[in-house]
Amino acid sequence: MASDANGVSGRAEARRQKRERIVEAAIRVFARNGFGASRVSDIAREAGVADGTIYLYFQNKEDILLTIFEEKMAEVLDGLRAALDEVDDPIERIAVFARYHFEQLRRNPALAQVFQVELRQSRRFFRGYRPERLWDYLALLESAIRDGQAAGRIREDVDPFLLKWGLFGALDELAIQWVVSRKRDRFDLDRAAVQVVEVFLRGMLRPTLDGPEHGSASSNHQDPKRRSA
Amino acid sequence: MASDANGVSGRAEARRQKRERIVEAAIRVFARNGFGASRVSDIAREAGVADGTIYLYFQNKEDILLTIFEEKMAEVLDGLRAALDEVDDPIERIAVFARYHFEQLRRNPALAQVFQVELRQSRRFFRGYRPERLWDYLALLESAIRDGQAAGRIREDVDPFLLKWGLFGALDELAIQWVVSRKRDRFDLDRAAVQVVEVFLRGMLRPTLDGPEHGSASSNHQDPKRRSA
Amino acid sequence: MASDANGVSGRAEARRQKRERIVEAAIRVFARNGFGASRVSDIAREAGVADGTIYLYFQNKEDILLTIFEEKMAEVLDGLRAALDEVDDPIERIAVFARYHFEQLRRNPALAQVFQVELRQSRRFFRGYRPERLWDYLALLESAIRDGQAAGRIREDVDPFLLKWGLFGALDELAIQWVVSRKRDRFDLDRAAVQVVEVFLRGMLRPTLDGPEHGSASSNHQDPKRRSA
Amino acid sequence: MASDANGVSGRAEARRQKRERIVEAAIRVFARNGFGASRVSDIAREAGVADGTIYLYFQNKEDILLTIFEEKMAEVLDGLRAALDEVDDPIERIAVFARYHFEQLRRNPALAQVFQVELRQSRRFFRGYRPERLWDYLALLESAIRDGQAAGRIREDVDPFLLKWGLFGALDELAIQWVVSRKRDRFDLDRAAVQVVEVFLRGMLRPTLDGPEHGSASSNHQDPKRRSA
DNA sequence: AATGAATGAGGATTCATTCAT
DNA sequence: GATGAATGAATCCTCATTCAT
Repeated sequence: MASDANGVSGRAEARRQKRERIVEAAIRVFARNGFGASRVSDIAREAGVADGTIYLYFQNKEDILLTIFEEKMAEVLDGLRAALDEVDDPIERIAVFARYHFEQLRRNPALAQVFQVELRQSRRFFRGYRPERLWDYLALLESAIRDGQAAGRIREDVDPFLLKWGLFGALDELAIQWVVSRKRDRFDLDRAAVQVVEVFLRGMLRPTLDGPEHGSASSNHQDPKRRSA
Repeated sequence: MASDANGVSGRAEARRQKRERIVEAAIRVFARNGFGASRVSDIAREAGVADGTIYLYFQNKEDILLTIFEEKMAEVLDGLRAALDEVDDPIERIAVFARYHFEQLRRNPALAQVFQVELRQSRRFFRGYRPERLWDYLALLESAIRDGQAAGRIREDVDPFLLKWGLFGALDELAIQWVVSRKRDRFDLDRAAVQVVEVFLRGMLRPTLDGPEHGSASSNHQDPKRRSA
Repeated sequence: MASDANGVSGRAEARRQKRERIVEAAIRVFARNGFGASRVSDIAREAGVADGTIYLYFQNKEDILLTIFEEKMAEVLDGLRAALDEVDDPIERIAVFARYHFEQLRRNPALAQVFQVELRQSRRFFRGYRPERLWDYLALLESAIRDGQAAGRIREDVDPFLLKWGLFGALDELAIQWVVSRKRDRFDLDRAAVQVVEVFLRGMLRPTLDGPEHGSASSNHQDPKRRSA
Repeated sequence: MASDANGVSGRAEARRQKRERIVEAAIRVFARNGFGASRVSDIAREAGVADGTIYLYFQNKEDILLTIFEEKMAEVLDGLRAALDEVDDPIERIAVFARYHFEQLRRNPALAQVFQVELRQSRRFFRGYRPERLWDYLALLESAIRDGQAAGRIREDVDPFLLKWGLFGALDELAIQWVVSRKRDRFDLDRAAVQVVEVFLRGMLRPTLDGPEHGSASSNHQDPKRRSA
């Protein structure tokens, strides 16, 4: 058929695009109202399709949310892998992780909302849902810490498993505060990233022979008087 | 009557006790199912009262949740204040904060569930609800950081506001992991507290003249081989 | 006992008074909100008693309403009988009926509300309730019409049964309009009574030999320019 | 499709029909049980639809009742206007009004029930509901009376506003009695109409020169011995 | 495939009535 | 008798999901 001429925008492609429109609509709606308070008909309207159409692409409302978790997390995960691929130094990779995390947030705050609020809910209340992609994502952080230990840069008494969650929690909470606050105003996301990473790294790094100051971690000073919120 | 003699267990006291029973029941039910999926009749059954009785003590289902936030947070806040009162050293107070936070969690995991999952939801979806008690709670942490800076112990380039949220986030995320995991098994809450506080403190403390090692922060070594989860 | 000394205000008398207080409170509450929207606890509060006390005096909520119908109607009926006893002329008795009807209304508008609105409901929806007192009340009107016919004053082709309901309906509707309108303002209840009675009587009376004007019915002219509402 | 050919039974038409079915069902149910005692599910069953379907057509239960008031009264009002259009003589128009009123009643007793009982309730208890259609309906009666006065046929000392309500009340009360009584049995609605109109007209008409008998009003005698109830 | 009208299960809340004190 | 806390049956309404067109 004509639509198959270039082999790309056939039936399947049209289908994929409509599905994507629904997912994007759902992200906006869930971010606005929360999963529980969002109606399927809201998503349908936002996506410009009929209610019933949703069910041609998803099993049910919960499936939409899980799809968001899975597919969007996969994209984010791919992006993170790409970003880390270019960096060899394990310490720098930790910093890149943090910057990447906040960068995603800034680009798609609605998606960030959904992840932060609903994923947390879902971890407990969707029976058996295991956010494996999230674990993969965080495993990259844990690896970087381990690599740092193997390279003798990070203290041996640091537990990579615990610190992974600790750093993630710190980033996540700051993310929530950024999202919740009048977004762009008083909260400087870059400063937050720098601060937290600096403190974590200083806290994790092995003392070096040449003094208490630890290279990269302390390099980019900022004026602490310029309060952030 | 005898029960009125000491003026304690009168009618008002009985009322207070029943109200408390409902609150405690609600905490268990919300922790189990989440706020949205909890039925008022579940709470009533758990509390051993009739459905209608709930409404003699609370306006509606949401009011129960907000009451939990307010009253339980007030108790926790009082406890934190008492714990911090005994400590002068600002650095030690930060460590006490972390230990106290986890201690509450261990004592009342169901309450912790509700706070971590539902409060986070509520911050966004109960229009206008402002968890002021939580802010008071965290303000004590921010104060300790500022005091540490004033005493010349904590670096000046640290932003107390950002670090407050960062440390809280780290603790909170580890708390969730502890709660979510098969609770008592593989996750050592004490080690987690020690690790995170150590890293944060080391990262925040000013370098001392006598070398890169910072006294208290690094004092309680543990074997990192004993993995935590 | 001391309270029985005068034989009047003993236990029984106190009981009677409290019961009366409840009835009066119920009239006010029903008039305000309607029977359906009135809560038993509203009546209790209005009467200054506890909810449970109501049930020491009445079977249930419906019983209060029926009691109002029965007892208050009995009082009104007694009053009407007394008023009619003093009048021999059947035509005049019809006029007295109308004046008495409106007089009651003016004196106790709340009671009138309850009768007009709730009795009408109840005639249909309280299974088997037969407002016999109301029928007795109206029977006095029907008798007067019959007496007028027997005396040759009222036309033979008038059906007393139908005219009874017709006149009652006319009075009742005007009563509702009076009650519903901003009560004392624009609606002159006396004029309404005069108008309706005049028209009905003129319409029912036999033509007399001395001309088209019918004695009493046309005696109290009023300026029709002074509109009533 | 064939059904769309004439543009009548399209989707919109189907919608309109289902809506009408619900309205008609509600009239029957309200007439049977009263508004308060009627369950939405009763209406749904009577209409042969699911409970939820009701809410695709009406906001809530009260909205159904108000719709009945508005739409059915509009129909009745149109019918009255048509009936009066054919009559010039103001006196005759009053008689037509009465006959039309009873005719509607006879045709749709359930609707009459709802109007007589629930509208009366509603006039007081649905805050702010103003039965404007009813006022329009009655305004036609008032106009006829005024026209009769302007034509010198009706006495000047008659207040059209009061008589409008009076006549309406008389008709309405007789209507209720007819509806309440075992309907077709003992109560002759036609006789009632004739009687009341005759009396009212005789009472309102100006005396003519040629004697006390007033043409049309007294023309259709009936045997008063044939009691009506 | 798309539509959107229809379905009906589910649950928060009210309030008449009871009963222990 | 009086109280008022407790009960629990009853019902309106929402909304995820289905299915005829």
